[in-house]
Amino acid sequence: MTVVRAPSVKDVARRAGVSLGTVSNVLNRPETVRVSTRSKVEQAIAELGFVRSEPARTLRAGSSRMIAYLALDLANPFFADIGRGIEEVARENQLGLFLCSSNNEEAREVEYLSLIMQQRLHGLLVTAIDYESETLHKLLKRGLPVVFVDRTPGTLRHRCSVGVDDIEGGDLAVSHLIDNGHRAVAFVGGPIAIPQVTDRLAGSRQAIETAGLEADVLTVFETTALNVAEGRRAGARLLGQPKRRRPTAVFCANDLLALGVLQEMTLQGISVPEEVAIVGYDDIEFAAAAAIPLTSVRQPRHLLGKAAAELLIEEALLGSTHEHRQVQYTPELIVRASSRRRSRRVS
Amino acid sequence: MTVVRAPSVKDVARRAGVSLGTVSNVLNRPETVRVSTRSKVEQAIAELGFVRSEPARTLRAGSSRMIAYLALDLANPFFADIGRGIEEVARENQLGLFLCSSNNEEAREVEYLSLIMQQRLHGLLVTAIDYESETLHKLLKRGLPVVFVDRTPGTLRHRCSVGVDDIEGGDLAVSHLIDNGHRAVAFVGGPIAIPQVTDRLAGSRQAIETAGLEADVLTVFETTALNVAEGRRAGARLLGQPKRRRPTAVFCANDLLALGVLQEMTLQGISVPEEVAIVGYDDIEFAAAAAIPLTSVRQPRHLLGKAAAELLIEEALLGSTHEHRQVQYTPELIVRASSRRRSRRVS
DNA sequence: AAATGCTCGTGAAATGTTTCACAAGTCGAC
DNA sequence: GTCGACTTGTGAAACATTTCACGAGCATTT
Repeated sequence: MTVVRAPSVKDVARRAGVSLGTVSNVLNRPETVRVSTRSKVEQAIAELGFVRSEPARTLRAGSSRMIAYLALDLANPFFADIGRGIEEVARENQLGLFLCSSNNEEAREVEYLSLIMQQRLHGLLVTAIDYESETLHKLLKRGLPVVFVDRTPGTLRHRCSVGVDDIEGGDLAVSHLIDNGHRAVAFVGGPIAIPQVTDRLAGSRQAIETAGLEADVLTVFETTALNVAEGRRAGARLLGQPKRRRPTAVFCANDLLALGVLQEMTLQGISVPEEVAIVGYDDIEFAAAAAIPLTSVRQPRHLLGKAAAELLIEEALLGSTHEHRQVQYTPELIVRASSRRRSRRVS
Repeated sequence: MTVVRAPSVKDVARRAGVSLGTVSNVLNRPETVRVSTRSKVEQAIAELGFVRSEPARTLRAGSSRMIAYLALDLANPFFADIGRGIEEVARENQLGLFLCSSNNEEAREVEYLSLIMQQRLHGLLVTAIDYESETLHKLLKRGLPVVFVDRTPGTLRHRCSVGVDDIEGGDLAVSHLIDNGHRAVAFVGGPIAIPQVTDRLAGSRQAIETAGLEADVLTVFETTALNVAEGRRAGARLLGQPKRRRPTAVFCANDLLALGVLQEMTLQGISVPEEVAIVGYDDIEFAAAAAIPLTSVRQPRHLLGKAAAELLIEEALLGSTHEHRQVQYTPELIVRASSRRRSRRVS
């Protein structure tokens, strides 16, 4: 298996007995070249197995036909689903999609951003950790079309973004628990500094206030990350509480945490939802698939991805006439067994 | 925010008052240029915010510093984890990683392969659907370094690949069930044509034979895909069996199926593992996190990714002197609650 | 038969980088 | 003060593509 230099337009031109410009015309404006010439060229292309060099096209054009989605963690199905939505739209628009995962590490995020800059990509969709990084701002200054996904950074609030109303989501979850008679609710999530966590917590408090209850109905258990292991730890901490102060319901800032809590409860022989009700957030596929199906706040993930990609394409095409827009979706509560009603109450 | 043309080496050279070649030297062979000149250039680079154009470098070099991983479905944590392993090695070797998901669609796979060819990538890691596609063979003929991940195609058996011994995995799972006294075992998986499914089924049969049991101990329930929904359907079909013929244990070809089966059992009030024991495959994070933690055959996913990437890099660096290798790992059975022992038996 | 207008095709220029043969400058040795 | 050796910097060429002004050839009109 010898390495063959990839044939170029020049090779095709020579073989077809035409000029190099004509080959380019066949490729880009086939209607401007006579049928007989065109087929000669097409045959030469087929015979040589010619494939256009994307780097050369990009160099010439100044920017590539690729966009990137830089996510926090592609192993989290939430982001993977957003990625699918993006991919769909990118495909429809003949754009390649470059998926990157920063794995929640700032260093990796910066590395990817600088890779994206080097690649002269056409646009960027990003859920970032650090919205103030020099690299990100350099990209923006260069005029790269950017759409922020799921997190809207304070100082860049005017730029294009898509998100879900997390305050509303938190409100939905906790209102549901209150309606079901719970008067001691735990909020599990963190780090609190993450905007989503802040908002979901704010929504929870709003629900309690609206119901005319005291603020101390809600106890906050902060975690260091939003994954299953942290959920398990939070569950253990929760069970460590003196029985009379132990919450009868838990609202988790995402489903991974909720699954962790659920697992810890099952392990410790606490029955769900009888002794402790659980509500998650994101409604990932595994939430419904849990043996005790999880009540969760569903985000239109796929739609989120599609909307973000469409926004990006609009920005990339319209250029300077483009007006930045913030698209906000409303979450939906999916009630399942993990928070089944325990007592009635006139609402 | 105006769009600024990205500065080039030429701009840097002008600003620093040196020739263009010198800038290139600073970038690529800093030790060959006098310190005073070097710092002038470095200052100019910083002032202009110069970023190398990767397309131009690629054009010049003939191939890019990027490799691709084309997976079957990145939303499946199994592949996402492999991706992480690959990413780690790629990063260590200063290579960019281009993640693609064919979503189990042949058309998408072909599209991505042709995108990869156009991009003049440095190498390809792939878990493909169609190993006989023209596009794939064109890539191979061009001499592109390729490593097959998790599935080794028949006709390309001599090429580099990494995988896990799926026959052994199937054997492990079913031997465990037999040891636990089960004498009516269901195999859930499909399409049977998928090599992994074939192998895991073969392993199951091997276990039964080794135990000296009749082949009809095993009933096969073929599915059309390896996801949760199909698992649920298989679970329902299973429960539709006349009671005396109903299997007391289920071995699923992957964890998604197993979670689906588990969910259907819980829904129908069948207790796991008392009435039906379940064993999955892959040991994804959600297997352990299920409310009834799932027994599963663990594959060293992360390691698989790392090994594949290392193989690819070796192939890319050594070129023609490289000898193709097939790396095979051994799976491990992780026993959890879903298959807890029901009766004893001297083994 | 000259002029006009059209259809097709041409070839040079430009994109940003790297490499490489070579030139210019410096220094020491004879 | 000339030669060689070494250090440092130069600039042209090459990579594959696209674009664009232009020219050749031909048919139609005057």
